[in-house]
Amino acid sequence: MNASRSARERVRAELTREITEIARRQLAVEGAPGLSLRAVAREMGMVSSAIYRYFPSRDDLLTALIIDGYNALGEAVEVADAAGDPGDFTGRWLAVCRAVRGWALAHPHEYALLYGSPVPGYQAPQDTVGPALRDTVVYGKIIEAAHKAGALTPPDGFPAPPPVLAEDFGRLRAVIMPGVPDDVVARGLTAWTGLFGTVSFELFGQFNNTIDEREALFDHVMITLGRLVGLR
Amino acid sequence: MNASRSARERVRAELTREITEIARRQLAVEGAPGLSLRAVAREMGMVSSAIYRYFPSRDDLLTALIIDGYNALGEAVEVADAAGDPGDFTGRWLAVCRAVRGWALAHPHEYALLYGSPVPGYQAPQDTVGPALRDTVVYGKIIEAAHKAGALTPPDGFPAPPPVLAEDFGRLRAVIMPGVPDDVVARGLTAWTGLFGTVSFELFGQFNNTIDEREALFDHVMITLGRLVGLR
DNA sequence: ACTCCATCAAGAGCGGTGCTCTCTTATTTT
DNA sequence: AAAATAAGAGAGCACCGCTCTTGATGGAGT
Repeated sequence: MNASRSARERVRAELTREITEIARRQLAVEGAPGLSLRAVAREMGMVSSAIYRYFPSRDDLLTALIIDGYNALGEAVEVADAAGDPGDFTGRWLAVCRAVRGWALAHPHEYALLYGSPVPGYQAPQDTVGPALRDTVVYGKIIEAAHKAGALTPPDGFPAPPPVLAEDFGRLRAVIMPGVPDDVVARGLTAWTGLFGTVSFELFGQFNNTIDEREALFDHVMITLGRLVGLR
Repeated sequence: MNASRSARERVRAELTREITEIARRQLAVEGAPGLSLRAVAREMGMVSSAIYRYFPSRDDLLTALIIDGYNALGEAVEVADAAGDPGDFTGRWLAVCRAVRGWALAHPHEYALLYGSPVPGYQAPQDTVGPALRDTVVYGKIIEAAHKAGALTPPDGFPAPPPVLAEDFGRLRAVIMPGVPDDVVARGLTAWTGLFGTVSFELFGQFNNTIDEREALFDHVMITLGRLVGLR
């Protein structure tokens, strides 16, 4: 009965997988606003109402794609980080940055879904939280390892974060980079937001008519931000 | 004939203004995806097809809102910059940052329209370029003035930008901050993208479940980025 | 003063969307 | 074998952007 039960469930799982796959392909081509349940159904040879047996609403399908996206980006970052010398923290930081940018350029609509404007009515369910942190965890490990190795030599003359942030930083530290002092957490956060700010600027068109040498600029900005954290 | 011609044109201009105003209000409530020509027409007591006499397509209406948005943000930044002591460059930088964040928090959907995911099929027409740079011009003037006043003391130990960026920086310098060396342009760009990266992270939900003290974090990151440029 | 014509509102309509409801068929459970 | 559950099909609702045609209206040139 376990086998028979899983027989039907296997079909269901397979169809669910197929729906998300088609949806992901449509997302890549048309972007999130152009993703249509009816088009997915058409491509599957189903009638549109049948899709609702698998995803109660378009938002639920989007959620699946968002989770997939976070995992894909996270994996790309993990792979890039694992490829280099574990002791070369600056190299690892740069590799992570380039992995984020590379993945974003290769999957612009998915990146926009993850880090662009939120869909107005949409509330991200709890299942997205874990995958959403996957890349950040990699980053945190690098900073943590560099700090523990005494490899961080942050520049002088920068102010310490205000005490009111201690609680937020404590929570962040616990999840991402245990044992790292507030000062480093603050600089790390600055660099991390700078990374995504730069990628978003490029991808969302803010560099149009302005910056041509985008890879060179990106690398330079990332090196600068890494230096700010103490990587050299 | 000039008067009579403008009589009709005045009605047209007034209706156009009214359409954009209603559209802007709907945008503020529903967000860009929820902006509907038919809803605007309904609210105006017109039939939907009549709107097309004024805006050939939904994208053209969006363009008008985008231009309005850039101008509104630009003006907010200009006002904030003009309010303080012109010689207090650090204060002006902080004021500009806070103006951007404040405007974004007050007009989240408009900010998302300007700095969030681009609408897939949409190509920004040339008329948006000028307004889009309005805030950046204010920022450039601050950096330029600070540099000319010898008030920039950037921290040591940061790498110089690669020569390949000289052309991009030259173009940027000409428009935004004449007379400022490449090194400062590079750091300035880093800070500028960091500003919007931080605002976008907050507004687009990346700080959810993570950062509570958002204003304090924002100020600290902006001070850090300003320090990177040489403001202290 | 009177045509003439450009402008504009209105209406119908096309093909698309998300989503719901009902009906029938197929499969699993009892 | 019967009952219960799940899934697909189809029709339909209310919306969307956009197009086309039709009729009214008001300014322009004679």
